[in-house]
Amino acid sequence: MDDFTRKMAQAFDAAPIGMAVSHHRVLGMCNTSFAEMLGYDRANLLGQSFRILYPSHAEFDRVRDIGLKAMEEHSSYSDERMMRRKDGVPVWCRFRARTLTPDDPLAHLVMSFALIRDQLDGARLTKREREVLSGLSRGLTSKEIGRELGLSPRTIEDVRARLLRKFEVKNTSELLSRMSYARPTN
Amino acid sequence: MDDFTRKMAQAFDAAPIGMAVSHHRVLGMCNTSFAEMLGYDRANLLGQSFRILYPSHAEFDRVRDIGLKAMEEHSSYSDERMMRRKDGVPVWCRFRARTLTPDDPLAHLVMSFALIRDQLDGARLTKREREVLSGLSRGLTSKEIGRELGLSPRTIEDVRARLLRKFEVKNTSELLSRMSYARPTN
DNA sequence: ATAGTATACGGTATCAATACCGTATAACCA
DNA sequence: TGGTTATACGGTATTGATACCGTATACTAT
Repeated sequence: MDDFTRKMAQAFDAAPIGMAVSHHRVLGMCNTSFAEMLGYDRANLLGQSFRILYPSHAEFDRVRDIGLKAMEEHSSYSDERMMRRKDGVPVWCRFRARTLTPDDPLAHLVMSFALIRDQLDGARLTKREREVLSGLSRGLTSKEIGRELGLSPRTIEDVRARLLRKFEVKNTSELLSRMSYARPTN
Repeated sequence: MDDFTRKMAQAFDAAPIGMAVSHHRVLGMCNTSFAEMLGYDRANLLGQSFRILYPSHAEFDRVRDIGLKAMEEHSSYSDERMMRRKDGVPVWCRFRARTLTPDDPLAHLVMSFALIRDQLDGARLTKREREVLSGLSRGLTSKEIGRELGLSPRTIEDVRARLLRKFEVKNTSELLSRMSYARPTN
C-alpha cells in the first residue's frame, strides 16, 4: 500500500477531534480521540451499536430522525448533542455528519465530535438543561420544547431562566452564541 | 496493506470537517474538505507553506506563537481564526490542533478546521449583517443595536429578517447556534 | 435536620421579536 | 433599461421571551 494512504490513516488517528464512521448506526471505524472522549478502548467499540453512546434509548431514537432531511438534501448536518461516556457521565458535543449515501443517509455516515467544554467553572449542565438547550439550538419555542419533552411550557421557561442566570447572559441569543463552541480556555 | 489502514484513510478523506497535517508550517497532508474549504485542489496544496492560507504575512506570524505555550503543556490548542480562501475571501474557522512533538510543537501538527459561518455557501454576509450579528451575539436587542450603529430599530429588524431568510432558520436562537459568534471584520 | 438546588407548574405584566403592510434611494448586473 | 438586492424607515398585529408573584416535591450535601 502506498505512503499516501498511510499518511491519511495516521492523520485520522491523531486528529484533535473525535471521528467515526457508521453503517446503519453501527460503528465501523473510529479514531483514538473518539474512543478516549467516550471512555472506551477502540477495540471494544468497533462493531458496536451507537445505542451505547447515547444516554437513553429514547435519545438514541430521537437523534436518528433529527438530521435525516438535511442530509437527504445537502448530504451534511450538524448540531449540538449529548453523548454518554462509558462511566455514564453525559458529554456535550458539537456534532457534524456527512453521508456518502444521501438516498439512505444512515447507510454510510462519516461524523466528527468535538467536546464542548464549559468555560465557566461550576456551570455544569443538568440533563434537563441540555435537553432544553438542544431544542433552543434547533430554533424551537418554549411551547414546542415542552411538547417534545412532555412538560408544561412554563417549566421550560424556568429552565431557560436558570440557564441565563448560570451563564450570566441577557437572553437566549447570547446564551447560544456562548454555547455553540468552547471559548479558548487559555 | 491492511484493510484497517485503508478504512481510516477513507474516513479521513470523507470527514465532514477540514483536516490537515503540517511539518514546520508546511502542509504535509490534508483531506478533501480542507482543500475545498479554501478553494484549492488538494494536489496543488500539498507541500505548500501555510502562509498562502492566511490573509497576510503579519497574521501568519501572529498565529504561529499564540498556541505554542498551550501545546508545549497540553499538546493541544484551539481557537477561532481567519483563513484566506484562494479567491481572497476570508473565512472564519474553528481551529483545533494537536502536536505529536510537544518539545517542538510545529514539527508535527495535526489540525482540524471547521467553518463557523455558512457551511452552505452562497450566503455571504454584508457589512451590515455582520455588525448586527455581532450585536445579537452579545445579547443586544434591536433597539440597542440600532443605538450602537446610529440607525432606527426598524432597520435592524429588516437586517435580522434578511439573516433569518438567508440561513433558513426560524429565529435568532437557531441563527446564532449555527453561526457561533461573529465580529464585524470591516 | 436543614439549607440549597433542580424540578415542575400556575398567574400576570411588560417588552422584544417576528411577520405583515407600505415607501424610498442607491448599487449592480445582464 | 429594467430586475434584483441592500439599505433605511414607518405602522400594526400577533406571538414569544422574560421577569416577577406564588406553591410543591425530590434530592443532595453539610
